[in-house]
Amino acid sequence: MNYDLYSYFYGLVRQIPDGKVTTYGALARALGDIVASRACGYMLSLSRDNDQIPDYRVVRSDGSVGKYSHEPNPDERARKLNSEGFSLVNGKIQDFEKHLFDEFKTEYPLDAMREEQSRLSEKVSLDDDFSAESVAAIDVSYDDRYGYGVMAIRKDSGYEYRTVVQGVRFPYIPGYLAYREFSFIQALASGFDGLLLIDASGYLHPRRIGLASFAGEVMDMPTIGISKSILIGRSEGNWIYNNGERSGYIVSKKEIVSPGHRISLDSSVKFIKDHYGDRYPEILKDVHNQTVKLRISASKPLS
DNA sequence: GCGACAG
DNA sequence: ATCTTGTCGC
Repeated sequence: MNYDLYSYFYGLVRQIPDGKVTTYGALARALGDIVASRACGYMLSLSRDNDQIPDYRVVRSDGSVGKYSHEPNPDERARKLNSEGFSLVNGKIQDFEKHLFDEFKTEYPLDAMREEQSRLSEKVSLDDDFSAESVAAIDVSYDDRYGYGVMAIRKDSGYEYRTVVQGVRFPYIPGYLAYREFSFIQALASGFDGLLLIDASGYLHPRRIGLASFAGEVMDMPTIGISKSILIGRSEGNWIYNNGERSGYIVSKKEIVSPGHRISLDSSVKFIKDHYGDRYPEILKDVHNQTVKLRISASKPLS
């Protein structure tokens, strides 16, 4: 549940032999899902100063070298590729398919995570089993290395806060947010007795187990997912359908509701509308502001 | 060529 | 999420 995908990914990059190149997409497939290609670019951008990792041997699927905003010498990768025998024309490697390495030794870790999601999704319940007496919300903000999580618990006068700071070893990958963020939710909300609002999808997910449902199921806690955009599905009016199933509701352009666990879609929408109308829930806005404050005040040095 | 793509 | 990483499909 705290899988170090960064280390696994750098291990894959180290497998690329001298004189070969690979693509972000090939690395993503070796992790188990092409959807991770952009996360591969992100993880590689964080490893620029590590001589053990031949980052220059990774190029885009069209042969272009790509760019990293924090790269000290933008042409360094092209130079290293030239010295390993590749020629570049207009910033693209020529005939790189002939020297493409994609035979990674890998256990496809994302495959196992999808399997776990599918297994857990069977146990997610959309039957109402919640009380709205106590309500809390959680959000996490990030820098490159750490996540800063805050839980706001609604009290008679304002909010009570809990905070946690953790190192992050799993990037954002669409469909796999739970593997990045659940440990924060668990650290903050374990033992909480009430309804938890989470800034993410719930049932509205490729495997019907977005972070809100994942967390609710694992902690046996009623949850609602509230996201700012639609991960999957198509809208018909305010409803969102996924796999022919009504799975989410559009409160506004930047507020999408889907049930997490121990609550139905209709009850999720009713709870949100009864308590917050069509405005983005104040408690989520507040907890988000708190995570930004925490990050700026507690921001850890890179060491 | 341009938009998708939870955070 | 932050200010930045790629691929696929229309």
